[in-house]
Amino acid sequence: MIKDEILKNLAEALEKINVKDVVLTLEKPANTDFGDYSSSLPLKLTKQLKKNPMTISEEIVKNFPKNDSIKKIEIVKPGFINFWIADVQLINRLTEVVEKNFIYPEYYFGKNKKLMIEFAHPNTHKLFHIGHLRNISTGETLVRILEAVGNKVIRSNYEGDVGLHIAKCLYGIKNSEFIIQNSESLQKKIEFIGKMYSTGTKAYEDDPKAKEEILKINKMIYEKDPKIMPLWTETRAWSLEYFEENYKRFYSHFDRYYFESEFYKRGVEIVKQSLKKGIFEKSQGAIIFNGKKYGLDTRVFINSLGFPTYEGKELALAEKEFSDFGELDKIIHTVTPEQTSFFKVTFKVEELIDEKKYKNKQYHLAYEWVKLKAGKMSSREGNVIEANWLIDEVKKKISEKFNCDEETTEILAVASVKYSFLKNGTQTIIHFDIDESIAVDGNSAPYLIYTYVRCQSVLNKVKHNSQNSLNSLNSLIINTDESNVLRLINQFPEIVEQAAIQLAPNLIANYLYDLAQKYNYFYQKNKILESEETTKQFRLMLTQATGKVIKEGLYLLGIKTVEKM
RNA sequence: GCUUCCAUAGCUUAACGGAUAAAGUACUGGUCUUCGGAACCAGUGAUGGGGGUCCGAUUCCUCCUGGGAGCACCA
Repeated sequence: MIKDEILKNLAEALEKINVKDVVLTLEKPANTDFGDYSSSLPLKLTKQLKKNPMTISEEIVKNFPKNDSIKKIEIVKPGFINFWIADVQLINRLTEVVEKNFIYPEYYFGKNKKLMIEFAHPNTHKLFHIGHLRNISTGETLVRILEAVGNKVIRSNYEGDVGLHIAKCLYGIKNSEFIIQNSESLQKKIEFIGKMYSTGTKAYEDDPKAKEEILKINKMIYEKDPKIMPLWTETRAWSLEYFEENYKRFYSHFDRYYFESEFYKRGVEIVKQSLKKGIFEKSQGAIIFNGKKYGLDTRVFINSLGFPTYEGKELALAEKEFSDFGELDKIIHTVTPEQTSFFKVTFKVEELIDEKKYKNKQYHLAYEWVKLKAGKMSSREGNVIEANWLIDEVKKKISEKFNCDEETTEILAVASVKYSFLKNGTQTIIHFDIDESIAVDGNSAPYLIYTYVRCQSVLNKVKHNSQNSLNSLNSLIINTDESNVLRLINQFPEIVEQAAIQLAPNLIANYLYDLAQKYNYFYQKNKILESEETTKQFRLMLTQATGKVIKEGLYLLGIKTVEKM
């Protein structure tokens, strides 16, 4: 890459003026007036060299090796050195984008080039809400981005299928007069268990007898009591089928599902073994990890009834995850931030159990909540927004405003919702408002897809028989509008690399929006088809490349494009 | 009480310690003999407060104010 070339040349120049042991940096200026790349190195060297930064800049530039890839080097104000890439280089890159598949820089977490991303994790017997949708959108795009930079990525999903919430739901069903027929639609069944969860929860809070009964059911589920198993199995299956429909609707899938119910026994075993090693201690009938000496919270791993808590089960999960797919560089857990304490503690415990196996291999990606502007989303208060409901609302909005077929509307609706989550940083709390939050214009997926469709439309108007020779392009004079698009296209692989390093899909989203904006501006001001032959060929290439980058970028975000809308 | 995250335009959000803090939306005004107007252009408008480090701070440190989350038997 040209960036690496410049860095290498910079190092050579520094060597010539006898500067050693500096960290080379190259920035990408936000303002295009400052070139394609920029270095603030002279400013950083003032102390060390005891010279003023402008002098240092001049010395560096004087000793900078000749390089055909660079058009211009400029020294600015306090001590910046700005570099402009040669047009020939940019056009070569453009040709590559048009003719070849995308190639990205490689980025790994370790020698195995293999990692697992754990995401989605809904709980059975509960709704799949917009928080899950943000989670799945985030997880899916991270999988695709990390694959793009060269990793083998395993998609896993840890689903909660035991616990008090399920006991509440089953209690509700057992005490309900209404019995749902197996022939009913899945939708009806999901609504039914939703309602039953609600009544179970109320009973748990209001009626001490009910509470006792629910706790009993909870125990029965853990112990796989045959008296509760048929009901548990059946309702669990409904949930899982419903989740599967959701995954499909949002273009996601998993290599491996893990269920909380699998890790009950092994969790207890691991904790008991580790207790002997002195990792845990007994306290008030429970087995706990005393985090104080590590500056961490104290958390319970096995409760006083002898059941493993979520923490206890996590140890068994980790053991399984790290053994199912050979050696992994990293497991990324896509989970909300209130679990931070939980993960800090379980990661520490795992490290104490087997340092070689677990140390530095676990990462908690704390993606934030989707909060309702009107208040907090809580299933107890019944103001949970179901993911499917939201998509359907956006579909309505789109079909009211525009005229397109069902399939296109579906794709645009899913795209709008996913994009509206992904354009924000993962650590930003999204304040959600049904009317305002899902944009279908402005910085939105439909805007990007519209730009893509527009590109295709232009391209369809010409016959792609002859790729005009590149030689004629060498004499081309590139105007500012074209140049803005061209430079952005050139940056795409680096953006993807950064998104991978920072686990930040929003970098790609914002880049695509920038590209689409620049292209649309160019499009507005410049004729493509009715221009002189060489210019026309060049502009067609820009159009083709823009379309291709948008489509690829959206793919990396887990968003589909359409050809017509 | 302790820990931790956050605070940017009316609202929702961007910005690797860098140059004039960037968008969307809303509002005001404009572009059209459309290569797809779901477009384009212009204007109004912001770093919560006090210290500090640095050539340079929205970014790092510290204090204050105001929010969110977590801190033993839920998941």
